[in-house]
Amino acid sequence: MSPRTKKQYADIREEKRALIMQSALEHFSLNGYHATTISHIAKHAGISKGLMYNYFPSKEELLKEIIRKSVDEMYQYFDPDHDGYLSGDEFEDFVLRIAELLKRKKAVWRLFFRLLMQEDVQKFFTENENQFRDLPGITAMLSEYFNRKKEIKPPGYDPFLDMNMFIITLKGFALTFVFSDDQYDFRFDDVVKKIIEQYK
Amino acid sequence: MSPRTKKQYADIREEKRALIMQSALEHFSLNGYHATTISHIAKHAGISKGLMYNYFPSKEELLKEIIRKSVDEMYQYFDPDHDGYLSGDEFEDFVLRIAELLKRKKAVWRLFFRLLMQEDVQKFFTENENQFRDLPGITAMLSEYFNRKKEIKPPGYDPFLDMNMFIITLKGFALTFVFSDDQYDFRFDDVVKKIIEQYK
Amino acid sequence: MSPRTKKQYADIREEKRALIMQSALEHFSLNGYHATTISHIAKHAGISKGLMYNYFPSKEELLKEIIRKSVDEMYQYFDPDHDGYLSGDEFEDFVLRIAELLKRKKAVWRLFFRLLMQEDVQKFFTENENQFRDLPGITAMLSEYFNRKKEIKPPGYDPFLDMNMFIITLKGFALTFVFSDDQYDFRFDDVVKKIIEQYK
Amino acid sequence: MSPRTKKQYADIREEKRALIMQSALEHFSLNGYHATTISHIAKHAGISKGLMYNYFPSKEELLKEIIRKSVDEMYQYFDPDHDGYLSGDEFEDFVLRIAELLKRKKAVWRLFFRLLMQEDVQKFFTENENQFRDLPGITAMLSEYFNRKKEIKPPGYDPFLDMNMFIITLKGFALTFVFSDDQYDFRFDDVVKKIIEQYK
DNA sequence: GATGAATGAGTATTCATTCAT
DNA sequence: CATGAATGAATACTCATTCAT
Repeated sequence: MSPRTKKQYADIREEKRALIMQSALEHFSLNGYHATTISHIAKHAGISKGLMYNYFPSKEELLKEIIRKSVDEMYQYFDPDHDGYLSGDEFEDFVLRIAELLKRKKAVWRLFFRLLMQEDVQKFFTENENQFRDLPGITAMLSEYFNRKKEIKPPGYDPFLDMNMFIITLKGFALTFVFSDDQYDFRFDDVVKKIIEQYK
Repeated sequence: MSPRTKKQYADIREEKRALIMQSALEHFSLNGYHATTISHIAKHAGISKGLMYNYFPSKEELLKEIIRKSVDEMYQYFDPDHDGYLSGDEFEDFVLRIAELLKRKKAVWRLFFRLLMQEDVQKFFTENENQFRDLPGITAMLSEYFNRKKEIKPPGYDPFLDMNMFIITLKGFALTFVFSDDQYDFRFDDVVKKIIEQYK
Repeated sequence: MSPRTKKQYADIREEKRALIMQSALEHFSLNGYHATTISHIAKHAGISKGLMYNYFPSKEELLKEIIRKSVDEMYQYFDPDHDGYLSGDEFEDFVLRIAELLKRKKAVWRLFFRLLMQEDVQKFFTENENQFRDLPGITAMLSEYFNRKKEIKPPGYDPFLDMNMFIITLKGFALTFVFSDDQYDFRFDDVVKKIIEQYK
Repeated sequence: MSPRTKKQYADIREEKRALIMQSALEHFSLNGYHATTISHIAKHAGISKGLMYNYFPSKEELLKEIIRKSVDEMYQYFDPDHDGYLSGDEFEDFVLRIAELLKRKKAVWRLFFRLLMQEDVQKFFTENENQFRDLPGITAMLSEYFNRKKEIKPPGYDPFLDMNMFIITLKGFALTFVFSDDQYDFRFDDVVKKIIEQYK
């Protein structure tokens, strides 16, 4: 009965924000951004439409928030110790971690692929580069890793080409898995093992 | 004074149909199905909204027609002699042909990638599986090719896994190239050569 | 091969006019004025939309023409010898003729009832009284008939009231029959006999 | 400051629903279902088009609701004590009640006649026969009444025919009165007396 | 903070009518 | 005379957003 403290209010707000974003993410992922209505999100989150606008200024901003948060989360996986260095064992771990992530957040990644492919979103990314931490760090890390392999590979080994092949394969793997039917036997783990074996 | 002949009318219809479909393809691919309005398509095609409906009964049917046509066109490239058989040399040719196609029609493929990733389009595909010829012919052809390789590979060779890896790599290659910046040096030909070398 | 004479052209025109009106009447009666499209009428009449407008300046005018023609035809039945006089035997004939007409042109009458009830149409009739010959002649004829009956009826007979009852009954009969289901056994002839018996 | 209570919201909804239905009834009846636009209804009701759809899912469903409500209301008058039985005195009362109703709500009945004659509405009735309680209760009541008269009538009396004549006459009476000019001396009460006298 | 009624700009679709051929 | 492609105004319906309470 006593009035809530500032902190309690802030916690409640944060909780509700997360609830709305969770609800929205599910709808966006399942039915797409356009086909999802604010009404659906609100009803699913158990709040009124009006309240939604108390937390997010617009549907578009809600989407951006979700992207921001998801991107941030993903970054945790790519280079968890933030030292920008990939040892041989860490490489295997790197691939396994991505595979794990794909599996656990398939719907989110699917949404991501879709969003990232839309021209508007691509423009948005180039225009707001600073808003979303980007991947040059990752590229540098990989580049360095493949260059180091030169020492243990036969002459004529082309590190840049090998890295490109690796990235291409990883992308193709992600794309294929993320849009694959759940029924279809993808032999996920075998493919992952093969990729590691090929590019370690 | 006299009315147009049947052929003249047919020609007009065919031409305009193609015009509308081209305009629609670009918009759908760029902005997605939902975000594209009939008005935009019509204006871009230089016709009235009403006329659109003289040629296509609905926005949805227009989309289906585009998919049908595009899928048909692609089929021409995958197995041009329609014998469903891929010899060793033909495999190399198969990859080269796809690479060549990607290069020559980069913009179209980019559009098509975008289109195929749209949730609405994917729903169409799952819901109307039978309406659009699926790719089993291609899959069967590749499957047979990789199975044949078993004879010349060491024991333990896994044809199905190898085929999956090939398809994944090809998809990743296409995706990466199609959305790559034109300035960026992709070393296209080296990658193609590498893929052939790896899966021949 | 010789050029058609003026008369031949006129005949062709007249024939085509009738064909269009027939086609339109069927559609209007079956599906209503609004739900009927010019395209349907034209296709059903085996001509092009454009040609329709060569014969009738608008859809509305086409409707009016149909009404005009139908009204004219009906008048032929009400007072065929145009002498404005109704003898006792002629009264029976009058009712029978109307009954016959209802039966033969049920759909047309139904259309009529519908049209006549719409406020716009009612306005149209009041505004264009002169365009459509109206019914005062009929009313006068009936009025005179019922007045004559006074001589053979007991004192206290109210000719005006009797006429009103007759008209009311006839209207109710027409209304009921015209909107009756074809399956429903209406005992049409018995009712007609009863009406004649009651008001002769 | 605080949001409206559930009851307040419910009251608003009920009131506005009634307002929209009233507005729609007038327009549908006057101009027909097709010719009436949602815009007209909304403007006449003093609300926005969008709000209409907050209360009724479609134009068609709005029409159905109106029919349902109107039919229900009429039922109150036909057999107010709901015992389904019509004694001789009650028959007179039955006719008088209908006459009274016609007089008091002439405009509403006119609207309703127009509405019921619309093809679309009739289609609804045939297609949704079960959705709208039909009048069998009334018909059965009358049927029973006229059958009972057989005992006090001369041999050869045809109760079914007599009932038909009664219904026809009543319909014709209602139709004529409802669309009659207010200036015209209809001798309403004399006609009612005559009908009672004739079918009692 | 919370509600949901209310708005209005937008969207697919229809169809009478025009017009070049 | 005849055709049907083309137009554009109208119409039902949707939905993000606002706002009184």
